[in-house]
Amino acid sequence: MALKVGEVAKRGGVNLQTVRYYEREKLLPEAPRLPSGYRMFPEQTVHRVLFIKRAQELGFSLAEIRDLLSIQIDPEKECSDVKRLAGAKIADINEKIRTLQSMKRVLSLIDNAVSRPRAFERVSDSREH
Amino acid sequence: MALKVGEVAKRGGVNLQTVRYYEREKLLPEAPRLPSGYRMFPEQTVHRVLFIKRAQELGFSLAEIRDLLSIQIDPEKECSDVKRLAGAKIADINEKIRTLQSMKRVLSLIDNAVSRPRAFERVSDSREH
DNA sequence: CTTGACTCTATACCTGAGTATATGGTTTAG
DNA sequence: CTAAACCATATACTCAGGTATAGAGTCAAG
Repeated sequence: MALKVGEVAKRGGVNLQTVRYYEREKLLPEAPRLPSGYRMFPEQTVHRVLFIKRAQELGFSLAEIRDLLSIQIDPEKECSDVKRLAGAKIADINEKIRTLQSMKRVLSLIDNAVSRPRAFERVSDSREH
Repeated sequence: MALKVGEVAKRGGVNLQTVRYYEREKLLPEAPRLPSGYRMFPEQTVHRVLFIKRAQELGFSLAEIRDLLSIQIDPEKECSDVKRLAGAKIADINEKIRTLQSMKRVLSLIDNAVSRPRAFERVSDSREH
């Protein structure tokens, strides 16, 4: 059950051009073509697009997302590479989670006790040496 | 102990132009000036800059960051507004944390058990309806 | 009292991540 | 068989978020 580009775009909630752009940028594997030249995407491409969009909302650049995806995709990659990459990304993610949690703590304070001065400074400070 | 723009930039780890840009974009309060026209920033501006940078890494746009900061800053704002805004941002943040946690679960699986197919699709799916 | 390191504004430029448009071929429902 | 709805490429444009540069003024150490 392969999908044409428009269907992928619709289900992925992105522009048609964006799907082609992602393919060009190697975020999606090159789709096989019909004799006419039409791309026929495997259905899981939709999930891939959704994944890209979520990762972007979390502040990953397309280059970083390509990395994340390569952990899954690349059959050439040595296991040790995969482990290293996965480990690095897990560390990134933990860092992001930690920062989000401290932002949340600050916002909750504000939410409960409007308005504690200088609270934000503590968030930005939390990792300084 | 006020700081000149270059010092803020250095301590905040950003370009000099960026500090001025943030001021123009209302992410930093307008700095008072010396008679010469030199900006003199209060020291906490550095923390503000660090906060902006961290929030960006978490996928907040400058416009969203302005919102986050306004929770702290704006003395005109009604308490109920503050609560609403803080509540909304907490919800955003929870969502981001949830997504990061599911990405992390997937990466940990890979890290321990290289390489489970279709894992990423589950991440992108996790919030669909 | 000068010189090197700073600051100012204005303007132009850059990169990442798309979006839009023009021109033309393909598919499909009636 | 034909018109509407797709798809293809190529090229140009947009917008956010900076960066760089030019031309001129200021400050501070020797």
